[in-house]
Amino acid sequence: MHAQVPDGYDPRAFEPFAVTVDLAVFTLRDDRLHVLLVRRGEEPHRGRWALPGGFVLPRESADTAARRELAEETGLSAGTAAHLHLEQLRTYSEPDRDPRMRVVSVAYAALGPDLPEPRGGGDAADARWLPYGTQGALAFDHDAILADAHDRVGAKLEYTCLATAFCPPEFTLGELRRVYEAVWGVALDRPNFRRKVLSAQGFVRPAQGPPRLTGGRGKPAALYRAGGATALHPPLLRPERRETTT
Amino acid sequence: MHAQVPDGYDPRAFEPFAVTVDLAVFTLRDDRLHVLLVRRGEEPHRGRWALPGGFVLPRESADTAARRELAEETGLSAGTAAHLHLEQLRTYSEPDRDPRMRVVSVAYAALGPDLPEPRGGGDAADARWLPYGTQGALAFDHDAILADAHDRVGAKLEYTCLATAFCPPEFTLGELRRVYEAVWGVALDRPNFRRKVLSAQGFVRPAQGPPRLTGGRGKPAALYRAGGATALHPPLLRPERRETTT
DNA sequence: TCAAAAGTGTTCGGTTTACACCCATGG
DNA sequence: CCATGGGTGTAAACCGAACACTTTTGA
Repeated sequence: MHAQVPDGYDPRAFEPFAVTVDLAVFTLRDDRLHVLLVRRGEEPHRGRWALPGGFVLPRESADTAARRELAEETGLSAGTAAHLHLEQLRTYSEPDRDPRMRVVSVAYAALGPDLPEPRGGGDAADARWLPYGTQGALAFDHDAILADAHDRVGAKLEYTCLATAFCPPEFTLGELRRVYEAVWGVALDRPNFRRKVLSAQGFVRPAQGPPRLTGGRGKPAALYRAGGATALHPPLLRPERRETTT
Repeated sequence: MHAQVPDGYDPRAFEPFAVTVDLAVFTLRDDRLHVLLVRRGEEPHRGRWALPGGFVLPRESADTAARRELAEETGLSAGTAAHLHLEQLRTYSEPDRDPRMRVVSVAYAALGPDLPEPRGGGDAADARWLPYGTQGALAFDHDAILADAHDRVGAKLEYTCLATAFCPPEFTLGELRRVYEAVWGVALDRPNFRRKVLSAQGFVRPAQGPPRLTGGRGKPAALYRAGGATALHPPLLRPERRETTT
């Protein structure tokens, strides 16, 4: 681009772009994947659910804007929100995606452990956790963004240590397994899951305290913390749909 | 975002954003990975190499702009350029990434078979294919973009059929293997590579013509075409660096 | 004493790896 | 006739899915 910037290029010469961030925030509530949505209070799409988000301010990066919006929309303290996993998805730039003006939106996926019900972070419209799949048609192109985010998260569970981002600082292997099961929508073999997780170096590390805890009934489970690794070797592959040709 | 758009929001109220695309265009020239770069003719970074790119026009999407710039910068016909693989990488939006103004850039990775030397696609500065790794320090944040693009392409070779995008319509398995070797910088076992590729359904399909061809010396190789698949099952994993702990 | 969840062991079968070996062609 | 690259075969090592079994808790 920069190579052929017209020398006297004036960015105000034609209608400017607005740049926003849109957030697909996922969490696990009682073993179901939930997504954070806000109800639109204005036209267009008044009354429809939409992804939270907002404008990128003149002196901040999209990453910074996304982190700021994440804190505002979840109603969490900035310190807590700073710990949530946040990653850029892709940018949506169809000219007519917003009928009011030219808006280019950088989409993000965020995820965290069971988060509290969002308390009005300044905006009037209500914000809620909805079980993923029950949200119906969203405003603008947010259906596509949300689907892309879900695909991305599901794929990254396979070959990264992302799953720990859904868990509290200390967690059991059962909780970790339920992350995979909720996002993928499949049941995993418990013994094999345990072995795979423990053999992948850097994925989890035992919590050093006298680690025991109960999740209701059953034998108390050992507690673990996230290991330092980000990549998962070997990967934890999603069980493949049974092919008819096999 | 849209939920809390101020009702009377005027996008001209503060300094607008410019939105651009930057392209990391890869090709294979005599078994080496090359990148398309343009020499900057103006400040800042006059004389430095940079990624090709340009502004997103008021009525086009970033994808459209990237495709248009790809055709212009490579000097290929629009028809030919339309066949190149193009995919969005991510968006770079640090406030000071361009000292002249606020520029948000959507980065793309593009790749194609051995392409001709770029003929001046309208811009004065020269454009060239440089062997990847020999390009030195690029202008702006283009070092980071190029590195991200290379990482992405290398990773996608593992679990997608992307490698065929580096090949002409009909290609031999040796040519396909050299794509992997050039991008990954490793040598692959020829017999095992062949079996993996042929057993992955939809990756390649035999060219029906009486397929024979010579690549110089040696036995003529059968010709293949890209199969319809985009995902690669099972994946073709990069040989892992030998760990000291093994 | 039973249900539920954690944790361990074992078997079986397919896949991957590291080779050896033959084939066809140009110099 | 040799070097070069294409193509086939194979045995050992490895890995993963499936499932039996024990342990420890709450009800």
